[in-house]
Amino acid sequence: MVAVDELAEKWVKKWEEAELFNADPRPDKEKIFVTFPFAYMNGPLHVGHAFSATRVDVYARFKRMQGYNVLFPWAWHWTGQPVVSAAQKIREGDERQRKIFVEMDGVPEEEVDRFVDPVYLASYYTRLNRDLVRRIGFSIDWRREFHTTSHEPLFSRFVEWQCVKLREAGYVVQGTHPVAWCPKDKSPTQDHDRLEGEGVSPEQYTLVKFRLDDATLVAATFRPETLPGATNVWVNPEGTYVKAEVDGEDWIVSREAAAKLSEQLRNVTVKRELKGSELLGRYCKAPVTGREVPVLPALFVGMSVATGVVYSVPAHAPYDWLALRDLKSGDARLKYGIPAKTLSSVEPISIISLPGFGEFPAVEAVDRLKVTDQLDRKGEAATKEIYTKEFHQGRMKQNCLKYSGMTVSQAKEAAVLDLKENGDGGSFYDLPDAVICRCGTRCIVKILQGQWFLTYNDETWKERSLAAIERAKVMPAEARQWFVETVRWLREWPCARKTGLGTPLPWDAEWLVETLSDSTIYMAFYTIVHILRAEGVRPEQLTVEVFDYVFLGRGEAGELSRRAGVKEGLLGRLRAEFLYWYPVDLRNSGKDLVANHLTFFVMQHVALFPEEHAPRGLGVNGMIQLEGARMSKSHGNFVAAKQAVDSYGPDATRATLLASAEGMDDPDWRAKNALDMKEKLNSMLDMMTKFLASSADRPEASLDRWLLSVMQQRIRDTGRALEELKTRTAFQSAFFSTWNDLRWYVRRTKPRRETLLEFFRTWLLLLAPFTPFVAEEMNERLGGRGFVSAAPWPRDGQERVDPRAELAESLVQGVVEDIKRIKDVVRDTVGSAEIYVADGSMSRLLEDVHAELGSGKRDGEVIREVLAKAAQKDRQGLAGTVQAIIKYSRDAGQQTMSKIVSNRLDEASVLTEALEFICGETGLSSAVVRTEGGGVKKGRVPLPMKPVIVLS
RNA sequence: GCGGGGGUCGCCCAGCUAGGUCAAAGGCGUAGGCCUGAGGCGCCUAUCCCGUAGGGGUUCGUGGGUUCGAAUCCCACCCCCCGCACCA
Repeated sequence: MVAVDELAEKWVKKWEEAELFNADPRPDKEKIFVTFPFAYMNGPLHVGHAFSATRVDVYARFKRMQGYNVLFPWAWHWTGQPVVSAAQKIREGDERQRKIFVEMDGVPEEEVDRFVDPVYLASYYTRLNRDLVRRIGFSIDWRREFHTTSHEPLFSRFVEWQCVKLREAGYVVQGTHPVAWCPKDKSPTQDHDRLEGEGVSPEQYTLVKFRLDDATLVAATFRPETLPGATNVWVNPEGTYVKAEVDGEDWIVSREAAAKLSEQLRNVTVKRELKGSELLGRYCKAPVTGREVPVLPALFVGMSVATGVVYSVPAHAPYDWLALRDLKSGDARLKYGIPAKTLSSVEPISIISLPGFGEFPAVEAVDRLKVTDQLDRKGEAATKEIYTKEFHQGRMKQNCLKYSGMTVSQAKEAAVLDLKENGDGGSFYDLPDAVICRCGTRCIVKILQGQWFLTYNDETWKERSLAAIERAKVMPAEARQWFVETVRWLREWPCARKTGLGTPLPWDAEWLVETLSDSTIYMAFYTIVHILRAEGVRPEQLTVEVFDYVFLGRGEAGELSRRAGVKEGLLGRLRAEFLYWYPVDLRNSGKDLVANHLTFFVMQHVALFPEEHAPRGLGVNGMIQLEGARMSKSHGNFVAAKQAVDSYGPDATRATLLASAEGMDDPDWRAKNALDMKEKLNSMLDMMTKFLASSADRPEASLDRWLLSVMQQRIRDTGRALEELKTRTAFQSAFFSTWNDLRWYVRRTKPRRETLLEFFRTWLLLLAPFTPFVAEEMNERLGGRGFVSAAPWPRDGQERVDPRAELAESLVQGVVEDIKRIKDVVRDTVGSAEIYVADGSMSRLLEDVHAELGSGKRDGEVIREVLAKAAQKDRQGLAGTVQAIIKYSRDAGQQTMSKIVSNRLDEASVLTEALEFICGETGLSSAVVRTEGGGVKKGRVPLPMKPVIVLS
């Protein structure tokens, strides 16, 4: 007996020998083109990849069985920094990185040694993962496989074309951009490269120049609109400041700030250092108001935050108020030699009116939150509260010069512009929290120059993209709004970087196209890559014009053929192949890619291709959990797809994942579930053999019709769910529900061979998209020819639906349940049952009631109407019965009632045939079915499908 | 803060965009039984509370409302998860 997990190699080989999944254009067949976003090759594919991709494969297999010509290609992503960084770390002897490769990924030591070469690293994982993708049974056309970057020159040419086209369309611009930057590594520090400060990104401050006679104190603020309320400037008396020439002016800022400024496109020459205390008591001139304000000491001023210089607005900034209060009440004034007169002149100036607050919102917030002093952390909360409220609801008072009457947000905007225009301000970026690079260095903000951007913020582009999303099918539907919001929210995207692997920008080769930009329209490349290879097309032949012809139908083939040295017929073939497969019918991935990759995918198609080539289907699923916890390699919580397939086999791996979740819910991979699934699948083949062996050849009975009848419902449910990519619902219907049907069948009757055969033949077809190996094996054992993977999807045969057989089974089930419940309640031992079924008059009554209810009448009316039809002499006592029928009808529901009414069941004979079964199920020793006299006992009336049962 | 998605019977989760057929599917767990040399698998039964007749009571985040009738519709509130970028 072949164990289920040993089937894999057998069938993969057969599929490959038959070239079952190689898809070529077929004019006689409709096509379906499905894709899974290529995975990044710095490690093994994990069960999360397996989940998302299995959904694609299930859909592909389903559609193939439905008769579509299905293309499911595969490729590998090499573009970007991580592979290069990892190789770098191995070169440097980084133990942590080596450990991940050896312990988590199971890479042999001698292979890891070779990982010093990033290309080797990427190809190693490509090899490893290709093997997994084959073994898990994805129905891939491998002729079209490729990887990215300049190490795949054909693909690189394609990306160049893409870039040129985007630039021609005006979607590429060059500009500057602030990033978190490690001064030691001299590179941007991404989230995953950080020891500390995940999610922290540069924030923009406004610089405000307070002029001393010999220099300028440069304060930084988020609230330039509060300048009219500035009363003084704070410095940290213990802090180290510098006097530095910045773009030709003498500035005084913290020592750290001077270093930061030099990375933000400013010319900085430090002249000398000074202590904060040296500045105390001096007066400087505030911009906007021209007011002379003193420099005072404050300990809350952080030297590593912004410029280390803060201007004070005690009326509206809690920390300023706290520092001022501390200074006035403590002995700091004397310590730093601040003249009493200087301090006494500093009082809060109210400049913003805020509903619900008085003159000085900062003071009120401090009092209410009971903030003790400027070093109390509660000051943060007060600041946040006042900042937010004033921003949204505040209005500038009449003492605010030209800003008077503006809302706070208007004033803020105006103030920034004014400061810049007058030379009194500027902008400055800083990180709101500490960011520490993996190398241990504290990061700063650097403004990168010459960065290339894609203008995803372009309004026209956005509108067209929204229209494309509108037209696309999004599964699940809840994800649609997310796409819409993402398009609305997108800004410019830096589409190139200077390190890592990739394709150089065709017009500026020191930049490499980054990963989220070379992954957006490559599905078009799938349509032609195998032909390019087979025909020996050289990269240099793939000019922009050639791609223009193939993908956009531009140019004239004959002329182009001469110029590019590509055969004219070949050009036509490439064009035809592209036109056949495009657009993409389904692209599915985890929800983490909605706000970037998947939306970029849509937008770039919109930008580069005609409308009819925009994606048709977008699938999104949840993020894999492992035993209920988030997957994380660094925490050692990781399951490679290969591990899963090795342990449980491909079918169980697929099935476990599919059964785990759908929609945007997160699937949870649990080893226990996988083991259960493996054993269930194993026993399935045994079960089939066993049942068939014990089956009989006999005429078809009601139960046989029942089994095949409910099977039609399973077929319908599975198909419907798959159309919506509801893979969990579909699998549940195809596997668990069907299994339960079979259980009932074999329990109720000795299986009939013909029925079983038909059932199993259909069942394996239903299972084929989910667990293809078991399905193929079942088919083979049943003597089926060819491949289940290429067999037609079962149609739900209406002629197989037998409502009477279904009603008969629910009658039997109902009677068994009722007897059990009664037995539970009466503690006396009972041994026999009398079952009274409804007579013909009751059916007619039910019919009448059903008709009346169907027309939407109230209970009372129904009773009147039905009674009116009855003969005068029968009306007596009928009201109660009708009422019972009404209640019963309402409980059963319209649909069920229609079925009951239109399929009159001979209940007596159904139950008589089932008596032995009923006794066996309920533990009764005998039972009889009666057609008369049931109404007498306890006022109960036998209703259709609801006989009266008397136990004794 | 902004945006997206959710809160269901021990757990996971279906149903909720077409209100009654919902005490509420399915899987898991738990308990008992069959099978087995013993396991595992498989199979059967039970699993909100109460009930000496198939019934009743109370449930679907919280509080209101609409309706003959609401897990499903409306309003308010509370709580949880995920994104917020230059990176795969």
